[in-house]
Amino acid sequence: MTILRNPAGIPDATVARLPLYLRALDELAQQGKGVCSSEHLAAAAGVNSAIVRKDLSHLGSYGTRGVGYDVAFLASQIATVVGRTQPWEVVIVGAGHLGSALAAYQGFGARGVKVAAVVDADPRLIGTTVGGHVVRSIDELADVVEQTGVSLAIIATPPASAQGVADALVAAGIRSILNFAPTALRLPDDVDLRQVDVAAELQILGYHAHRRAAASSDAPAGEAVTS
Amino acid sequence: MTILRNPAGIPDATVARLPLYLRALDELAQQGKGVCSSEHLAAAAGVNSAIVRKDLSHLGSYGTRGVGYDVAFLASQIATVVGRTQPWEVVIVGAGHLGSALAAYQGFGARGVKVAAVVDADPRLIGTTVGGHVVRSIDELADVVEQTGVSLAIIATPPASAQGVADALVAAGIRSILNFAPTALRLPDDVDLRQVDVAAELQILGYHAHRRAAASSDAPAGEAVTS
DNA sequence: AAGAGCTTGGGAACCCGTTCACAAAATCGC
DNA sequence: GCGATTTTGTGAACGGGTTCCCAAGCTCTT
Repeated sequence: MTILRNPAGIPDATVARLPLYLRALDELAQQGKGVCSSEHLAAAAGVNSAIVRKDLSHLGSYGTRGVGYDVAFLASQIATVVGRTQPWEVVIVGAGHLGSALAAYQGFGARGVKVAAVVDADPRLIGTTVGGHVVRSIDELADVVEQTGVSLAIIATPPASAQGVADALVAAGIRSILNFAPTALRLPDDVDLRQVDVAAELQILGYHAHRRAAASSDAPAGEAVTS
Repeated sequence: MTILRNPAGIPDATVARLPLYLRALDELAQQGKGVCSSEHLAAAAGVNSAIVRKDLSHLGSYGTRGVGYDVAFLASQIATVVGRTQPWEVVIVGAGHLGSALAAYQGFGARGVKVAAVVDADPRLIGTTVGGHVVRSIDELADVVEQTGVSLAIIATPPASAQGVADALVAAGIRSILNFAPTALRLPDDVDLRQVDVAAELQILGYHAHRRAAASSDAPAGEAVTS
């Protein structure tokens, strides 16, 4: 009984939450829960229940009114939709602090991600082992991609090298890139790029902290002009 | 000449892009550019120019028609708005692979972030040095916060410990948390939380890769039913 | 078997953010 | 000076996402 209705047309915002549901469902399954309500799943995923129901309705009608969702079945359905039926192989470019940390990260396995290779440009790092992977030269990128069949790449290099790395990845056939380097990459339209910028995240938090502080000390007015 | 009009009411989406503009402006300044158009800034930040103008208009009128924006002045204005006039001090909780990588990250300084302390629960890690910081016990968290005056925290622990750490941070007075642990944290409403989930990012990329693959091999139709 | 109590699915309203398009304002060339 | 050119700032249209709300449908109790 596997029904996939309209596998296209899932809104981006929903797609971005599917991994959260998947993680939450795994958690609930481990707790021995066989079924769960949208309310329950929402709490576990950290969103509200209306959005859970709306999101899941985009995949099809997998719930039972008055009861909830079958945890194992729903998990397998979402896994099918996101293509997590077999692990996604990923190549990490950059074996510095961050690249090493990612290569050694134990949490990937359970989430359907498998680090297939680590490459770097620094001759001093090539041949060393990080997280159980021997670092290979970035010049072998095309070979590595072909041999391992990876389809996802993580860029964990200094910003100055990121564009060059991205170009090499695209040339090697990679179409999906997760970029940790704080740089705007220029890529062909058919390449899917996601960006993680830790310093930017902290600045966003800083803005709100700043506003909180200003609001509590100053008068909570709206206009401040200094000339 | 410092004009801050309506420092409140900046849309969240705009706030999230201000750090990108700041980084882009720093880059342009280093290239010796004194002024830049919205088009130029947009390219450097990786967004489109209409949104740059709209965003900047929320801060006030800092551009000159027919000319563009003064790079240094605009940078200082944005820095003031996000509260980056002095570095944000941050405490990193968790001295594992990821925590160490963040502690050693060289890119924070230029972005107005300063790692003030690193703490961990593991006795074997306490006293060791990561990224120039001696790891202190998580039990000293309240002291550390008081002594250093940090206002931002990064959680880089296993998911199982994250909620406990978050509670301790809140108890110590922290109101802004960046969480790398893949868990939904339950926090008071006045605490600002941002989440980074690398595995989830990869799964999102995986979904699109999956769809691409299906679209190019299968007939590019919309309905697939298996019973 | 029928009523009470849950919980899903989804229509509809609402809100926020992006894009479009253009008037206003500045510079440049002549 | 003055027209041509550039570029900002912003109103208006558009689109997508979230929230509200409730009928439909399931289970459980009596």
